[in-house]
Amino acid sequence: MEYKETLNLPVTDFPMKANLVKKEPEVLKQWETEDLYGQIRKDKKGKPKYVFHDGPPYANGHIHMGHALNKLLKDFVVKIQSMRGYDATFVPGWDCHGLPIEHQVGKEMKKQKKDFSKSEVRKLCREYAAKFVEIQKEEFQRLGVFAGWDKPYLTMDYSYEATIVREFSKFIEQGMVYKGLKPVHWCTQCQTALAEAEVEYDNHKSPSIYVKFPVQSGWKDQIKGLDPAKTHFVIWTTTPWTLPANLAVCLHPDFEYTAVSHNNEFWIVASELAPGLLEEWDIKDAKTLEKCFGKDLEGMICRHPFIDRESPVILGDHVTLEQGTGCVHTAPGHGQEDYVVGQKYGLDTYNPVDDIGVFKPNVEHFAGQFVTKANPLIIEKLKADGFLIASSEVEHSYPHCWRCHQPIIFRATAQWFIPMDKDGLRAKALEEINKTRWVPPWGRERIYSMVENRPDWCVSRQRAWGVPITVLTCKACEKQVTSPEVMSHIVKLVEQYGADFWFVKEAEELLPDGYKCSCGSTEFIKEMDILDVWFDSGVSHAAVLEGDPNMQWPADLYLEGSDQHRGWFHSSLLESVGTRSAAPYKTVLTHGYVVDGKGKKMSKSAGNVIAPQKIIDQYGAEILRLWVASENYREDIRISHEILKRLTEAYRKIRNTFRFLLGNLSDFDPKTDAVPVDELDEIDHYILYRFRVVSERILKAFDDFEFHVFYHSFYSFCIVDLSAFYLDILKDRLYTYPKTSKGRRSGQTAMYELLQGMAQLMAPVLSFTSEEVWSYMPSKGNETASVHLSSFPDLSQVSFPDHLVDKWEKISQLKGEVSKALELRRREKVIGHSLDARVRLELPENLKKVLEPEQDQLKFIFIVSGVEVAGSLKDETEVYASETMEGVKIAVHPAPGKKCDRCWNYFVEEPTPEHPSICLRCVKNLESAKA
RNA sequence: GGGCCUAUAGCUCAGUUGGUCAGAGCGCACGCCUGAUAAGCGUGAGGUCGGUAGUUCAAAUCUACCUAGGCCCA
Repeated sequence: MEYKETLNLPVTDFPMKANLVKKEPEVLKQWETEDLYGQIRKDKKGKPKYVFHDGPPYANGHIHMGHALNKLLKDFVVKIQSMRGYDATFVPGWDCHGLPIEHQVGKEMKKQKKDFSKSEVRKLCREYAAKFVEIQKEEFQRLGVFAGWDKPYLTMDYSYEATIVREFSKFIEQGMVYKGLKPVHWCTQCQTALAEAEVEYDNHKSPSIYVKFPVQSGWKDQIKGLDPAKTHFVIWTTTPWTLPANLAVCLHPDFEYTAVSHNNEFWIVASELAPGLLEEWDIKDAKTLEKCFGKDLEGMICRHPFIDRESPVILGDHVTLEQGTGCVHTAPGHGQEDYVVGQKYGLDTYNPVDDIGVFKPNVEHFAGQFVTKANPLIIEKLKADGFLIASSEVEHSYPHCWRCHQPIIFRATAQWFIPMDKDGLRAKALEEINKTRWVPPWGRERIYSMVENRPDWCVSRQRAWGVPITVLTCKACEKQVTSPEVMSHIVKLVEQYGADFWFVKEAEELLPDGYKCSCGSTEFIKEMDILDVWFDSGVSHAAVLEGDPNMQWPADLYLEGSDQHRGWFHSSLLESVGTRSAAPYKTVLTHGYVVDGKGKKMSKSAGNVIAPQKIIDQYGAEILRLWVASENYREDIRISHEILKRLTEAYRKIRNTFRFLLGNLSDFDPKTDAVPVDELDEIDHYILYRFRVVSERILKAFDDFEFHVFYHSFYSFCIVDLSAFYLDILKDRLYTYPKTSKGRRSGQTAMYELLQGMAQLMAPVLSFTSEEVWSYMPSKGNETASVHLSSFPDLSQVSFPDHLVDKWEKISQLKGEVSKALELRRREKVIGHSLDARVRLELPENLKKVLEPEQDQLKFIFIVSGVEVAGSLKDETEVYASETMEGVKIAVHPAPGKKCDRCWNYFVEEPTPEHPSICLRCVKNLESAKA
């Protein structure tokens, strides 16, 4: 027992238990006190820039797993580029305007039962957003993300709002903004447009009518034997009041249509629906005639049943057979799908209904009637004129206003648009998509088809919380003010007072002194709509990249979830192409969504939501970071209790590896004790070579944004190369050799290189632990104060000749075979510890040639008490023949002699009288340690 | 309903242009050690590569369809 005292066992204060939950806040505090991020920024000044541009999360609610995933990936990228030697700034941002915040604030106001002015609403929204910016900021910081948290960009900053106005002005000046009509949800009670989120669906009773549209012209005998004069298309609707706005009848191109003959008339409906309809109409004597496809009927012209107007037959894929007749009454001014198909056919977005839901004066028959009041009148008229087939009532889910709970209508209103095909915006955007690197590559396909097919960009919203559409129109001549002087005047005002002033000032006060319209008028009308928030965030490249000396336009990288192909990637592209004729990014990286352990999306109702806060409180942010690194984020990524448990175990293994390295370096001074590389023991040299290979793989993975490759390579290096191989073998030398012996120092030199290099390699991911390790690391005197101020290890000078690589790979493989042979004998209780054994090997010629000279070393590598490379094992009774290494045979015997009390190897030599229980090697080591 | 994407052992991942018995680490089981000790080492058992049908001498790898799931639309 006393010999244990003569060993050099590991000593370290580096705790085995991380206690991350407690430790992390301390580290964060330290980083903050030292302004580590600021130091990194200063340190990299003048280095080539790597421009990452942060997409702004919405300043509403606490962060969820998706936020955490996103910001951590960004943090990895920025830290990696920084340690790669680039000047990589991280300016975080928040998206602050928009409906969800206004909606939340609206709920609060509703409780107070008081009317708020637009300015008051805007003020409350600003406060609300500011509050959540602070909350989310803290939550992001807690994750260990390094960024300029004290100077983020907020889309509601006055300067940012000014950028929005400035950028929008560029569109106005180029004539790239036009006013058009588009159907929106409209509450006639509140006289306001509603967003989808403000619409609540509730049951509602509506009329249900079938109406005939007589064929007027274009009949070409598509269905044989019909008399065009007596042929009708039959439509179904639950909103008779939209009939005055009917401009077309829409069929599905691929459905079959048929004519049913009844009372000497022919009614065209979808074949599949015909029997059911006849039953519903209680018509028994009808005959079903021939069929044709919807596409055969395109271009026919019907006559409107009560207005002198043509109603062409058009085609659309939105037509279904679930309800109705397969012939869809189409009023582009009253429905989204109708609008879209109407655009395709060049139909008007005709809306005959005014703000309070009353038909405009020029509407035949029904002028002045409120829409729902007009329903029975319309039905009556249809009946009287013989165009009504059937009428009943139906109860169905119908949209209602979230404020007044009245049923709402769909109605085309004036909106502002950016045209996709004017000045080749779409074409240029598509071109830029092709010039951008999309990771993964399918991102290109996705955004390309979206941009290719999207309608004009509707940029106006009838809301309060946002940046105004700064359009002024002359009261006299109705000309839009597009003068650059006016525009820059307004931009200056926004910079100074924020966008709010637009809403409180009169139109004339918004113009430079003495401004007159070209017609001479001095009276103007200001637009009260605000801009789509996608425009807000779409100009972030202009607000953040330009003018900041730390940044550069365009960005090297945008990194967001896959939903942003429709969102930020998209709006940023259009904005940038519209104003700068180029994409604002060179590379766009997308990640998937966080789903639960079974691959299902997280939702409150499913009860499978895991909050980042909970993981941090239970495991620590480091585990969350490791999770992000471990998963292949290009697909949806899973999180579950089991996954976290596995990661915690992996973390512990990594941590313990460091603890072991630190423990065995407690007496090592790299300044004086390091052994030159070419004098290292061969295995020490070999492990550094292995580390070089692994670190090169990791750096490559970092460059390719493949963090899970880092995780797997790093982790298995710890387990396979270090723990199970190198460190296990090294123990004998570390523990039993004299402290200052060259053999021990050689091992320590390798360990020191591993310790430092590994801490650096993992710093972007395991930012907390690497820092902790760094603070325990023996000092060379020239280390940076923080691991995050250092660079990745440069192992280029570690060269190891191919034949030695080959030799060590064979040794390593052979060690595995010896283990198997040992295990067999262990099961037979012949041996316990591997040192109880002596091993005899029969090797094929090629192996024998390489390994025979190493015979004396092999016992230390296999951790047995003796190895004999024998010519043949024919004399052995029990031989293990390798299955994976041809010709390799292994025999295991109990080691002869006695077990050394100090190094536990068996020895046969005669011991010395002073130390009768230990081997001569230990005696020698003891003596030279004394000297 | 449409566009894009995903589906390899309990978990996380590898599997180049189709061609040796589908791999790794973890976990699990069993064992060893007690000088990394709420640690360390070893051995082993786990997969008809989501399903079906094709193409091919040959498919986890190509095609079609289906199922489950995700994002975005409608």
